[in-house]
Amino acid sequence: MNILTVAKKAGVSIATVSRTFNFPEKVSPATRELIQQIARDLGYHPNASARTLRTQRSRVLGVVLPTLINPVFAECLQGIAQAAALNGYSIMPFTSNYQDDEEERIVQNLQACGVDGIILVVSDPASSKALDHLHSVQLPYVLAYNSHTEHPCISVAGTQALASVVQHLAALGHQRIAMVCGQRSASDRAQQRYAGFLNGMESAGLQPWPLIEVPFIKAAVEQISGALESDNRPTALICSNDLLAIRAIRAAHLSGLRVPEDLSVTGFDGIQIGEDLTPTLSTVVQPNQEIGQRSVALLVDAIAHGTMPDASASITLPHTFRDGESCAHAAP
Amino acid sequence: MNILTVAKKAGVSIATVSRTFNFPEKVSPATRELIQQIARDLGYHPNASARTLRTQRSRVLGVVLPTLINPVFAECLQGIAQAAALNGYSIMPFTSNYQDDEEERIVQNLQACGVDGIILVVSDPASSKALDHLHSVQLPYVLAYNSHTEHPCISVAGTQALASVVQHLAALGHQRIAMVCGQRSASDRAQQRYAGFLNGMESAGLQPWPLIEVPFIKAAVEQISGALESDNRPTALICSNDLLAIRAIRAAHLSGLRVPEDLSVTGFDGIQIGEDLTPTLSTVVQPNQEIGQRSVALLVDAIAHGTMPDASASITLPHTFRDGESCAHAAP
DNA sequence: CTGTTAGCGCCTTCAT
DNA sequence: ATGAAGGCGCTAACAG
Repeated sequence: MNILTVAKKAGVSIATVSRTFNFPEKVSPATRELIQQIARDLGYHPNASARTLRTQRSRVLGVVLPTLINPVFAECLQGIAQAAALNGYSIMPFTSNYQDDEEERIVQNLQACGVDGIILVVSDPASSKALDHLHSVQLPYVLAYNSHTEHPCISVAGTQALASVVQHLAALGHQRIAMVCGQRSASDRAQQRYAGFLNGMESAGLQPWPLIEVPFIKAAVEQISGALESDNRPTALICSNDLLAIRAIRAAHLSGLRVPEDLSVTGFDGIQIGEDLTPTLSTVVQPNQEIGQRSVALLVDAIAHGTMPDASASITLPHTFRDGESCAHAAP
Repeated sequence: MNILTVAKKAGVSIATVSRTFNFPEKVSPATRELIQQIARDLGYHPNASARTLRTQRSRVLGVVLPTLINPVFAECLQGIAQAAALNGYSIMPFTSNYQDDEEERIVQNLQACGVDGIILVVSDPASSKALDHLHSVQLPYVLAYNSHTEHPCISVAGTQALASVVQHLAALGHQRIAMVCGQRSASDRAQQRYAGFLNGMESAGLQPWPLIEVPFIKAAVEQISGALESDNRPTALICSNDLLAIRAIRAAHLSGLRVPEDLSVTGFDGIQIGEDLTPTLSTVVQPNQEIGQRSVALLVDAIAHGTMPDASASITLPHTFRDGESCAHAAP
């Protein structure tokens, strides 16, 4: 089932068939409709590979995410998928499991697949080999969630967001506030949020608690419990993401503390499920689907112009603080 | 950067370069290594579209899932992605938002993209236009989560699983047990699970409560609360999926009931986050990533043989019941 | 408005 | 073990 079959059946040349699919207005209405009818009858669709080979454009976007197990990225991918479809693009997603050598491997693979551009979340833009590679081959890309002055990024202001969380907790009377994060050193997001924590604590005139770092997510509950069992424990835990916040709530429970009566907990990401938990999660809400959609928009626009998206086109989307049941006034 | 450039630089014909990539053993070790070295230096990779055009095989698998917001499908996609990569395939995922006309549209689009096969989750295999289309064009496919005797499926025994949940609750002394589900009529999974509920109740000699059907997920909490506020309320709620169970727990909370002391709640799916909630979710655990992996395996195998996966190759994977904190003995 | 034609980059049979 | 050549299906000049 190819263009020639359709052309013969319609008694026209293959060029005319091609035109009806690519520039319908350049074909007389009569023949156009005839060809469309025949194509429909035969179930003909232009062959994507042949098109790509000829035009050098695949209309496919590569996507590199750390994982799909964390709903924040699944939600983002949903946004990417929708926006891509709306723009006539398909997507090819891969997960890097937060490993930068995987990020690079996937990017190379994606390039070999002939994608027109890539949307990625990297561990750290400043040291990413994947981004170096993209530059060296001049393949358009947009970073999601990361933020870096030299790269086009769609993100939220993590530092400010976290400072405002500290302020919120301080206003509730909390003084002993600790931050919980994954591998801070491995992620620019965690770094920025931690900086915001320090800023916020300083502004509030509070002494920052030692950072509770949880390198292995499996042991998160245990480690957080440990930190809660000292006699002079924090009264509030600011977690660098929602998944950690959920585990912090569990850790509190296992340590015999009630949330929020004995301990306030906040997250970061705004995953949808957080609204349905008991207690509902207090968290910094990022527009996850929109981050995906905007990334697509920026990338598609650049591709249409035959250029690389520029760092100056980066967008910082607004975040909000969702004031859930997991935080409350400090006990007197 | 094409095969000719490499061939010239190596002083061989393009055929030899092609062979080194496709049948390395058919090239003398010396020239093979020379060519590989040159290819590496030049950053050459065979052009995927040209390959596809020539061989008529894209090494891409289409994926159709209802949504990525429900972690059960995100986890499955993660499994699909891994297994596909391991087999040298890429994937192209789309979401149908549980709408069967979308399922069909996506499948047609996927076919036009030239995918070698499709993994899909449909609302109801018995009435799916998408499956009809796949048959009519003889495009290999595997159903995930669905189960139907005439289609190749990777799933778990939902009916049995649910019957055993009833048995478990009955053994805990529950007598007033109700089931909560989404749009039962729209999904074969919900139908099967409901059948299991009825079977289980009958075996236990209990009167099944009227089904609590929640057509719009947004209103789930409200509707479930309503069902809990009658004076002769159920003491246990069996939810047809984990997301509903989470909302049921919230509904209980809002109705002033404690889980599990006043109300037991169970889910279905085994999403990973359920283990970290407080209370931990009692649920039927499906091997979500494995469902994805097995789907890929079955599909890739059929593609390799140039055939359609056969319905007789369907696999029913084992499920387990995770006995979490959300259910307990019935109050005396 | 329509037709003819030259590749896009690669794989693969057939020779050598 | 290697080379020559045809063609996969399509788009985009160019010509009419």
